[in-house]
Amino acid sequence: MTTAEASREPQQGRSRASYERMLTAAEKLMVKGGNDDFTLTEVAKVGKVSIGSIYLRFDSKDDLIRAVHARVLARIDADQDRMMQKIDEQAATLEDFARAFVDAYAELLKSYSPVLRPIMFRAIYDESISALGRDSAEKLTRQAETQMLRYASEFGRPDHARLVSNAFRMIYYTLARFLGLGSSPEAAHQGNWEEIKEDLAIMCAAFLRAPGPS
Amino acid sequence: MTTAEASREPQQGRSRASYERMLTAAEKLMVKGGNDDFTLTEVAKVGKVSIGSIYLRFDSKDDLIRAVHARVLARIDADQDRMMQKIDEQAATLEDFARAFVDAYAELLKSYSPVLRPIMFRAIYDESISALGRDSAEKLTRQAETQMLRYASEFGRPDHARLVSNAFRMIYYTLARFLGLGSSPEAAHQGNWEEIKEDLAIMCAAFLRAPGPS
Amino acid sequence: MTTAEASREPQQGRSRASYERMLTAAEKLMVKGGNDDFTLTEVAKVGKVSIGSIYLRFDSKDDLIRAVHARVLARIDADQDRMMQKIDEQAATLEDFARAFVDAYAELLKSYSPVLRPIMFRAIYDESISALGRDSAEKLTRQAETQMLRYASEFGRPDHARLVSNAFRMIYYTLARFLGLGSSPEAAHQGNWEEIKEDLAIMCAAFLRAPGPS
Amino acid sequence: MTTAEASREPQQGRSRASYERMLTAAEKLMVKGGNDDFTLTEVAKVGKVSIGSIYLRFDSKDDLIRAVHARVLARIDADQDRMMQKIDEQAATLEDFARAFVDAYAELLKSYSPVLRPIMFRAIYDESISALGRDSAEKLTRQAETQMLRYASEFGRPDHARLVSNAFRMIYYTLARFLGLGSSPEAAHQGNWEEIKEDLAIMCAAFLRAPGPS
DNA sequence: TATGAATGAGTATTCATTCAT
DNA sequence: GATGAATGAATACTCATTCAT
Repeated sequence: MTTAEASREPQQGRSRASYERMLTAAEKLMVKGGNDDFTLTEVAKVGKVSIGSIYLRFDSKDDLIRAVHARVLARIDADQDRMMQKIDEQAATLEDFARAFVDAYAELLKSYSPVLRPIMFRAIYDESISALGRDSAEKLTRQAETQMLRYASEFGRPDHARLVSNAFRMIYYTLARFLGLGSSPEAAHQGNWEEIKEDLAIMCAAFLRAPGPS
Repeated sequence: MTTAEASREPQQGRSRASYERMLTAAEKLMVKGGNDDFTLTEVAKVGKVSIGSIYLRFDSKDDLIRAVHARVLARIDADQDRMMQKIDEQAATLEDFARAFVDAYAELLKSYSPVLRPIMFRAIYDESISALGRDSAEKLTRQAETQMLRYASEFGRPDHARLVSNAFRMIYYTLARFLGLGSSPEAAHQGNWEEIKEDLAIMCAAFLRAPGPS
Repeated sequence: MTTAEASREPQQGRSRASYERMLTAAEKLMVKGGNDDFTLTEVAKVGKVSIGSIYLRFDSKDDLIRAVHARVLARIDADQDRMMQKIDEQAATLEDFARAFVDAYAELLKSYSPVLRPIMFRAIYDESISALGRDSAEKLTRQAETQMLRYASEFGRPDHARLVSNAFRMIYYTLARFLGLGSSPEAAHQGNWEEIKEDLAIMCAAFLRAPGPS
Repeated sequence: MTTAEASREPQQGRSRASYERMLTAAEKLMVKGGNDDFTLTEVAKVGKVSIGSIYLRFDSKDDLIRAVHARVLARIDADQDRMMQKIDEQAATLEDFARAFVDAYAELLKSYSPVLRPIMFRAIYDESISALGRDSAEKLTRQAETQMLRYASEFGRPDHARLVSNAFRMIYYTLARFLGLGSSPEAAHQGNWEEIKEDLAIMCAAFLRAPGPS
């Protein structure tokens, strides 16, 4: 649905199939190169589509890119929902929740990091993309908030919305940055990955529990 | 010194002056455009240097960009040193230190954010740049570590190096991300800036104090 | 009939109607843009016809354009007939006739100038179009000749056909050019329009009366 | 000088030479095709210049075209001056002058018609071109006026400026149109060329002499 | 007949890099 | 050393035409 905003998305049949091939080809090329610097000729070749067909669905290369982004973010969104549901059933204490949440979210981000990198790359200067990312993050913040509030009595400070929002931000930014730096994040950072996750969980609980500056 | 790695840096006289003008012009254009999309023709014009001269010093446009990055990071490095020295003299408690450190570092990053954005932008896919950034961060981590270790007795867990390193990482990544998102971060995020800084300080102290998972 | 030359013109029913819509849509677009730079996709949309249908009737875009031209010229032709008939009833002297003819023809051309401009535009390099235009002009010449010959006794030189033909040419070319130059001829030349008409009438009579070079 | 308006015209040496080759190549291609539909790749090949070089001198293909136009019109202008001077020395009577002027101007236009056709083609919708053409015509009108005024005592009507201006217009438009119609004007109209010139001269004198409508 | 999705050749423009002076 | 004119490969986008349904 969000995908449709920037494109003329055919609903069925052959058209639909070639439309999918375009998006998939573009996504593949984005992952491969780590950025948006693919050419439409490449998309045409990889997706077995003609250049004209691409322009039949998208007004510009930028539109195509945005559609890929939207599709990926929709996928992530769905995964986030599933993730939160699963955590909901498990967590017992604030510490448990923090650990479960950080771990699940970290792995989710990691699994998406190859696609996410070129997206975040562009988000830096394309407001419409960063807005999408923000929406996604905000939704997750609200979901996390709902669950964290079950432990609200243990929070050290009054403004719960702010606490949850900033806790989430620190987790998200740290993980994103960790995964996003360098071109082969796995190789470079693998060693500390488990430690970072553990420490983020500890940080999260400790931060929420921390009393304000006296 | 790091600058010299990717260039033939003249040590004195007229050559030196035009070399400086190249770097300054390129930096100015990077800040202006928020990315690397300037042309060498522009650099030549702004820096009052011939294109040929640029290629006399640098093997490619990429080399020039890397040199600019290195020069900026060197400047930040020096500022970081000054910053750490000043904090050293003030801080009394762990909480004091955390607050002072986060605030000073946040403002330092913010003041450099216009130059830092295009650098971080490129660091996403240019390993040699992200390595430079890592060096700078690691040095700061060591400096912070030295100082934080004065409060080591209050730490909640044994592996102090890891604690300090990850605390710093969370602070740096969160701030960097906060400043880097969108094209006019000030306008977009100004509202939460003071809150973020405060919460990062609280988080930092709480994290260092937090006992490990029992 | 001339229209049929370049097309497969259906004679009746639904086909006929969509055929008309094509021509009308194309003409509308030609007038709107002042040239032939419309796309067949636009014609299809405006005329509520499929692109395939267009190619069912015309071999190429050029054929469609030529058919539009022919249809317009046919319309002009009919108007010319009506015009000449009306003049026939009024004119008393050669001067009267010249004035009446120039004025009527000038206004006729002016009223058609929006459609005529793109046609003349193309006639410059498309021989088949300029031929059509010539046919139309020649027919009018013959009509004018028939009427002018009533004043033949007042002509200054013997070759009446040549006289009439060239008088008409000067009138037609001057008016056409006057209307065709610039993109908003009305605005640009309005001021002299009445003067030009008056002078053309004077010129016409004077030219026909003029004795040959002695 | 007018050429320089739309271009960066080098003043000497090799640059100047390749600049000339660009203009000459473009002009050649314009004459060949009868319009502006040449490609820059063709210009590069014919003019033995790189595409980049073209963009070093001109901001766009349109600028190149305008420069060609300006150069041609400058050439015509010079020829017009020479032509008027020659006529000045010869003409004795109004009829003599008219004949001499029409003949000389007709031949001048005819000799330039291959280049003029694509220029007039574009003048239809490019105001900046039609303005150039108007300037050229107006200058000629003034020159003709100066000379015709020697016969002013023979004019049939008072507003001499208008008389001369409209006489010139009729001559110019008729000749231009005569030469401009069709793609091979020589072949098509050769037969009537001498007659048209003769009749235009007769028309001119007769028109200037004609008394106003009584 | 009628449709309109698919095709892909064709073109203006940019810009890092080279090299003759 | 220094210059900056010249190069040309590379790329987004258009649109007449085709053809499977």
